[in-house]
Amino acid sequence: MKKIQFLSPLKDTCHYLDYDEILSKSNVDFPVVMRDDSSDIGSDASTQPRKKRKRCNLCVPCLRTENCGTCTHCVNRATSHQVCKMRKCEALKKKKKSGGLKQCGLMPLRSNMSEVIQNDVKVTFGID
DNA sequence: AAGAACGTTATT
DNA sequence: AATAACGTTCTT
Ligand SMILES: [Zn+2]
Ligand SMILES: [Zn+2]
Repeated sequence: MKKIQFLSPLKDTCHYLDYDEILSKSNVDFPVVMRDDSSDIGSDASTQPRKKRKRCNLCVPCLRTENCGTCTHCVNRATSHQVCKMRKCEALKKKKKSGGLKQCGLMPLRSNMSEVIQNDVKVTFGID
């Protein structure tokens, strides 16, 4: 059974998660991979159905479980149609990559999550 | 440019 | 059908 270890930014404790479990909880793959899909068949933006990105489920805001209740999005939920500002996924805050290279891998979402230990080999990924 | 409103897609 | 919330447009 393949496992990976990471430090939760919300708790100071170390968690072991099954590789498949973290994949199922996340909307990204592992490890970080960039590829250019602009020449894939059916990748023409005009004919493609509008794709809605999903939150990553791994960043600090995604890990929160409670609405703050005081931000403008919470207060004006009916008109805002937006998730609580404290719960907004870090990945979705960045504007969607439009064409060319796009990330299809698990990103290190916080500095203390950027070190991943797999098979006793510590791997540190580049970006925060 | 930033925030609000809106239209719409995705989930249950 | 009801709810959640992304992406676009409008407003400031
Ligand atoms: Zn809030
Ligand atoms: Zn996230």
